[in-house]
Amino acid sequence: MDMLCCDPLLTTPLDDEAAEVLAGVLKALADPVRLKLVSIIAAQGEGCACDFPELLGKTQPTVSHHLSQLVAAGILEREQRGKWAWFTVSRDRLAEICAVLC
Amino acid sequence: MDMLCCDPLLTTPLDDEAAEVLAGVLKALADPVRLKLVSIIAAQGEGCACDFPELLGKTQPTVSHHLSQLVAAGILEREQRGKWAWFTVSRDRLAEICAVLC
DNA sequence: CCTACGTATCGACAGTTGTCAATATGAAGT
DNA sequence: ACTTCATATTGACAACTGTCGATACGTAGG
Repeated sequence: MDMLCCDPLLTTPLDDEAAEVLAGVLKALADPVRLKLVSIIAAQGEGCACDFPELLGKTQPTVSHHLSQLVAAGILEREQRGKWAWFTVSRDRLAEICAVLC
Repeated sequence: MDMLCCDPLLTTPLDDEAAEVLAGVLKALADPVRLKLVSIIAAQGEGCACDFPELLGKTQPTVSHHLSQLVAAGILEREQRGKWAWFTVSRDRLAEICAVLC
């Protein structure tokens, strides 16, 4: 996933491309199920995909879809361990987002 | 607009309601046109609705709709001056968002 | 190999969203 | 009051999104 633009949002008008990229990353976060995923994984340090359907009350395909979006946005990182997929939160990515917003 | 939850996203799993509220605010930001609005208004300190259709290449109703969403999310503040509507960015609101994300 | 099981992909569907043209509302000035 | 002009609302439509059931893929262990 691309780095976000480094000029804070508040000092310079965004050009079209930067606006699209930033909107894409924010869209990945802007869903209650995905926010819960991020907060659960962050609180535990890491999390296994196998646990999320029960924790969230969503089906396995739905959870898989949300996890993919978060990984694509660079917010989660995925690691395969045997049959299981484990995820961690990219604090760097979140810090990047904050840096742009403030 | 409600205050955002104060526990950082990364330390405690969000409950359903907090996830909905935070997702709502992020959704308001997660659009390229709205991000450009915020960045333009912030860069100038304030901005008149009358200038945005031309700056953004969108129709007046579309711009009005986006402005409403940003105001509803607490990201912009609106002030009527005669016939014109002027907007400023709520830095407090953005700081709140950052505080939750990091 | 074959099976078992965790995860990803596909197809479908309802609900939401961004957009515009048309119209309504509201505030100043004449 | 009437007109003008900035803004908001309405109605409509295409595009996107979240969700699920069904199915495919992949990785161990027999």
